[in-house]
Amino acid sequence: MVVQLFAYEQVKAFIKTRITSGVWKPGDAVPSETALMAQFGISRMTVNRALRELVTEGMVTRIQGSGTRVAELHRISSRLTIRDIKDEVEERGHLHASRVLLVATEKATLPLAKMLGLRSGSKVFHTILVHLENGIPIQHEDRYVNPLAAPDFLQTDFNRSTPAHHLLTRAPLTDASYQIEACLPGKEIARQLHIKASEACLAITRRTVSGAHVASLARLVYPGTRYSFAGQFQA
Amino acid sequence: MVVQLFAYEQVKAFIKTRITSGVWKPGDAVPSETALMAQFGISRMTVNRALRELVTEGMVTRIQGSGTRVAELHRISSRLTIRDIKDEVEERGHLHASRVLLVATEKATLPLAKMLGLRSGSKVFHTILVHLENGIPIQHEDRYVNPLAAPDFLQTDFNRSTPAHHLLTRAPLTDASYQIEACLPGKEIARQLHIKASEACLAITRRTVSGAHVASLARLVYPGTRYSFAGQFQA
DNA sequence: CAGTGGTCTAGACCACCGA
DNA sequence: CGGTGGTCTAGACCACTGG
Repeated sequence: MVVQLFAYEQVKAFIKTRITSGVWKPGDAVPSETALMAQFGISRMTVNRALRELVTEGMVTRIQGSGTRVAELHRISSRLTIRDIKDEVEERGHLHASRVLLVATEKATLPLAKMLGLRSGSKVFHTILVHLENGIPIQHEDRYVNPLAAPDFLQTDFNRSTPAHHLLTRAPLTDASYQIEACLPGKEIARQLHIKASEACLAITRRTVSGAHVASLARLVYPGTRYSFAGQFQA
Repeated sequence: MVVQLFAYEQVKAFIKTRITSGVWKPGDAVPSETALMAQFGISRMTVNRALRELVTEGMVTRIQGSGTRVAELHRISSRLTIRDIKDEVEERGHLHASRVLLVATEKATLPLAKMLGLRSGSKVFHTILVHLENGIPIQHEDRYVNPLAAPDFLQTDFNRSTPAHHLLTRAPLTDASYQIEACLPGKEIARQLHIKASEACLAITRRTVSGAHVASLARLVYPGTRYSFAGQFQA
């Protein structure tokens, strides 16, 4: 039960209902700040805040000197967050555990070195683990880490903490890019995840940057039957 | 080349660099609005705007009466946008075409009726098409539409416009939820997409609401080798 | 209680757009 | 040129937190 709407929220609600109900169509002009000031009897700063927030929500577009218009198509978009798998599992009230398959220092092949911003043959850390939710495998994690970004990475006890957690706390994140795709797991990963090699999987490939260094390159594979992303959009 | 940063941008930059460089760690206190006012010699409203924007970007958390702190983990998150496939293809400078496989009016089965908020046996529109990018199949779209939300849906020429476009222009979007998963296509869809039945696919199941009505229920299947989502995150 | 953030005002100056 | 949005100020009142 909403008891009290702030002035800027009232302005937002006023405009939103006119857009979502179809009264104002994409491309139509939205009243100017001056007009809304008068209509609501509030100051311009307050109107301005309402409109700025509508811009970041993708409902309207503004051009200085020209005016405010209803955005062309309401984007179906939402914040997609990629989080530490351990947090995610525990937030569901379930038990998280890992099976550590590899902890090693290797020499980077040329393509890998390029992706990490290193010279071919440089030392890189390599870990492979399987994450379990209540004992059931849900993620296969294959990760390379740049020693310059996280020198003590291999000292972590990966049965207690995750690679992602170590990196997030030691090497503050400045950039990341990811790709989500569907794939088949391959024999080895299928075996570790206890699925058939013919079962479709979701794969996320992620590259993170911390300051001057590329910190990490990871490929996370999820069984298609046990994992999916869900999102919500609200006007 | 940035010549001039606004005051609120300077405050944001000041705080961001301290977070991304690791000087301020997650959980640490950020200076109060009063302190930043004094430090930068600007008004509180300006400081407030900077901090509010950092909240929406997920860099800090604020609690009224308590203070501002560095957010626990920088969420690797980004705006994931699901758009009309035709726009997406044409934005890449490619040619979009559709193959229409079904345009029909059917009686809703009980589970379908429930999802659309209708009575079992009610009339629903049903379309199936395949979207092509430069002649190559990239999406299989199987869609049910609520006649109450878009009465003239079937009048559309789906060779020229897409179902999504018709709906977005006629039935303004108010809510949507979606799920992204990996799956195998099944025989019929595999045949239509010109892929093997054993090839992994990305599937999006989407439910859109327009005002009082559930507007549409769609399942979009993409060949895993020809489609992926990519995202970027920047501190 | 003092300190914090949340909101709001009534002005102001400027950059930009379109006629 | 007038109207628009983009930014900023120096106050104000309030609600909430914590000791």
